[in-house]
Amino acid sequence: MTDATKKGENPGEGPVPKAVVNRLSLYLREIDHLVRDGHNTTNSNQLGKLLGFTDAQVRKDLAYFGHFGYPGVGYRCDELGGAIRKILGTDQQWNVVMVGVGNLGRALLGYKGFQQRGFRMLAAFDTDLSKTGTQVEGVPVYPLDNLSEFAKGHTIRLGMIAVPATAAQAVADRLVAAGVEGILNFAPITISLPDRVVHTGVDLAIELEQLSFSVLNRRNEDQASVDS
Amino acid sequence: MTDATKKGENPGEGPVPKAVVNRLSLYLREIDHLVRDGHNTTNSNQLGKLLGFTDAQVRKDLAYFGHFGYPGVGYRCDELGGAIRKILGTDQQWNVVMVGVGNLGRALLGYKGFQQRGFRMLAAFDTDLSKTGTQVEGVPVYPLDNLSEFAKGHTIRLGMIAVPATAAQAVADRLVAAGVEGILNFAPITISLPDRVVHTGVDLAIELEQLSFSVLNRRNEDQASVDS
DNA sequence: TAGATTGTTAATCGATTAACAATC
DNA sequence: TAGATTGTTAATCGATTAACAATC
Repeated sequence: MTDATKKGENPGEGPVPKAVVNRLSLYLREIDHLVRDGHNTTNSNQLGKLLGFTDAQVRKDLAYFGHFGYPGVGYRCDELGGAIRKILGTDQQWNVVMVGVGNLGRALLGYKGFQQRGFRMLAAFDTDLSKTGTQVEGVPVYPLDNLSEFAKGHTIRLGMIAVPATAAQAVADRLVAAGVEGILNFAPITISLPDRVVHTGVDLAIELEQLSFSVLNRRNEDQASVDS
Repeated sequence: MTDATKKGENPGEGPVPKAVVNRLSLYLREIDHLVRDGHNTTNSNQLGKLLGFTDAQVRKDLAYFGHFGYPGVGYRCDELGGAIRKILGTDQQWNVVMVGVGNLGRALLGYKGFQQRGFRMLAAFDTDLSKTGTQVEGVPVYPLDNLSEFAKGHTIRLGMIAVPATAAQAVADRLVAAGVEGILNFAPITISLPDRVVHTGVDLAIELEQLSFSVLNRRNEDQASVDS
């Protein structure tokens, strides 16, 4: 670890824009690919090209968090990758619980990408008692009523919701009561939570909807494609 | 249909910002809930409150597409809902094909939300021939090599990718060759495609990663939560 | 009519890009 | 050293908000 990583936390003063943090994840993803392809260094121009951003934007984004590069050289992949992981918090393991073991819940429990990025699916919960007591993809499924008790015995900071829209708000409330600090909600409904708990909604149908709009209006908007 | 719906298409001249279109989907989702709860009308203040936006933003967003409201009254839910559906293109049915019938692919094939919003999962494709010839969630699974031929006999404008990252680019190329116009990519990799084809990436691990950052930096950023 | 809420303009705020001195 | 690329400043661009006349 060079002294680059210990320098300024957020030179730009105020809060970091959400869009910047999102791009950080994309940079990390590309860096991991570059490392796998045997690259030792990269630079703002290369990263930008890979993702469709300007080189200036890449440098500006990174500058929010410190000085990671070497003028005349670029960035060392392992170093920058490590720094970004630290910023995002994925240098540590996060325990995650899932509520809802239907179609989507099952799939998410088995999704390998979570483990690889530092997330550990610790347990799943469901109200359907025919599903509880079993394991799904190696993850134990418990009755939803056991959530609070389970939370006492484990450090679970993140939760995912994959229940029908009608049940989502109640489930969210229970997760909060259990001490979860962040929620990823796959139910197609806006949930409201205390300010101290962060949450993001992923509505798969909306993703398709946005795509259908883009297809219909493609000739107009030069830049219709965006990766998340 | 009143004359509101036939008025100006995009008074704001240039292309509609992506963020606006995304919020349009959220407005529609809330309107559908309001309708289900028996509301006949709504207004920019109510919609804004439900989603955490200002009333001005709601009106501005809608004004990109026409005059849908009634001064002193607000918006009629059925009318505005219909108008948004028309704008997004979900007043028509879209056929969708899925490539990849692993964990995630299976779950997406069974996801009820797609049907409800006007998307029809027509067929799935996989290279694993032990999976082909069967049906998953009522959707037939064919060998990937049959994709082009299948496309000739059907109108498929949208495709979803749920294969490992290493296979995603090749699959995307095949979808394009088959005439697909929009792609929703769940593989954690940036795919590159001709400009005429629109695509969006959904990286589930990145969603969690963003959440972990927000949890760690919660005290700073007042508004960490965003729904999509 | 009085009250409410729109659509729209102008003002503000924030994010992206271009340019370049500093640095390796 | 000469060449390359950073970090950062200033300029540009775009998006959000506030305010209000127009309208039902």
